[in-house]
Amino acid sequence: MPELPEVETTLRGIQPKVDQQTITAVIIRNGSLRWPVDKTLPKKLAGLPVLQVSRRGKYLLLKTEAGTLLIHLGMSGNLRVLPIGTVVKKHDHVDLEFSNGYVLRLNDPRRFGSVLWHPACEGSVENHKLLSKLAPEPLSDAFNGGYFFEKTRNRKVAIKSLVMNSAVAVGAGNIYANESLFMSQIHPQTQACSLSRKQCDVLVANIKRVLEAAIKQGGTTLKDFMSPDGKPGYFVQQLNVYDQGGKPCTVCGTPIERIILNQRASYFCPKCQKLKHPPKSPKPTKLTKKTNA
DNA sequence: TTTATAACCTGAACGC
DNA sequence: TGCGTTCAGGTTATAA
Repeated sequence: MPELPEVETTLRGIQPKVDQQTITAVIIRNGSLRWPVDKTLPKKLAGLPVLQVSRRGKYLLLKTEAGTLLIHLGMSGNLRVLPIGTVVKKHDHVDLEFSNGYVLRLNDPRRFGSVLWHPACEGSVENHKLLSKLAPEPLSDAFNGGYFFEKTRNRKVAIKSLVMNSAVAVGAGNIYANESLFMSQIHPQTQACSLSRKQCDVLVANIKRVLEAAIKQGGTTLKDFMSPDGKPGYFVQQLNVYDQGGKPCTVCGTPIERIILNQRASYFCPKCQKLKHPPKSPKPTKLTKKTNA
């Protein structure tokens, strides 16, 4: 579920209720997330005010004087701000209660999300091993065509894999990688190193454009994404190729094709996104199922 | 160093 | 209706 626009939507939703508020309690109902949740968190966090709520890539960061809490929503995670005492539902794994009477509640059915602690004594949270190798923020000036062109040199992997590689570009998951490649008229299987500087400029501009548009719409709700106030995202109404297999291309009318690339569903228009430089391996799996035709 | 793959886990959708 | 199978929006560790 949550790609960068969904995480940004979550950040904007929780910020007014959480920023500068004092944590009164931490409740861990099920600490078996992607990595075990630190059982001493309740002791570490109780009584501390949240100094800053921010985002780095798809990680939400809650800074306190003792350290920073890193929250990742994984594939099915959801953060809600609710009045303390709200009935607990299935898959509500972690609560942070605040002095203003609200609770920040993590619900994550698949438990691919994570809640991690970075103590202040270990320096800036940017040094955390999960953040230190992340690419520049996609909406910052540092993420530009020149940067991306350099990153694609000598890389024979399919460009879609690189767009989704957090060391090269952060924020674009499967949905937005498919959409930005369609907008750039680049086949997802194109060898990264075959891209020209101009194509890199166009692709980077489209990654930014698609992420900004999705943020404006409150993210994309395919199955279960909800912002902290319980509203769905509306970007799904603007998807050109993702999950549109078999439907006509919005530009030329050619049926959208679906292949499996690096274990992920990839959608493209075979006419608008012609494959000029295919990688030598592996061959993608072309599926006839899930074509929506 | 780069790339591919398995793994983590649950629930919805689908086929029989 | 019920059961079994497949697939899903992310990311890391490991192997080749």
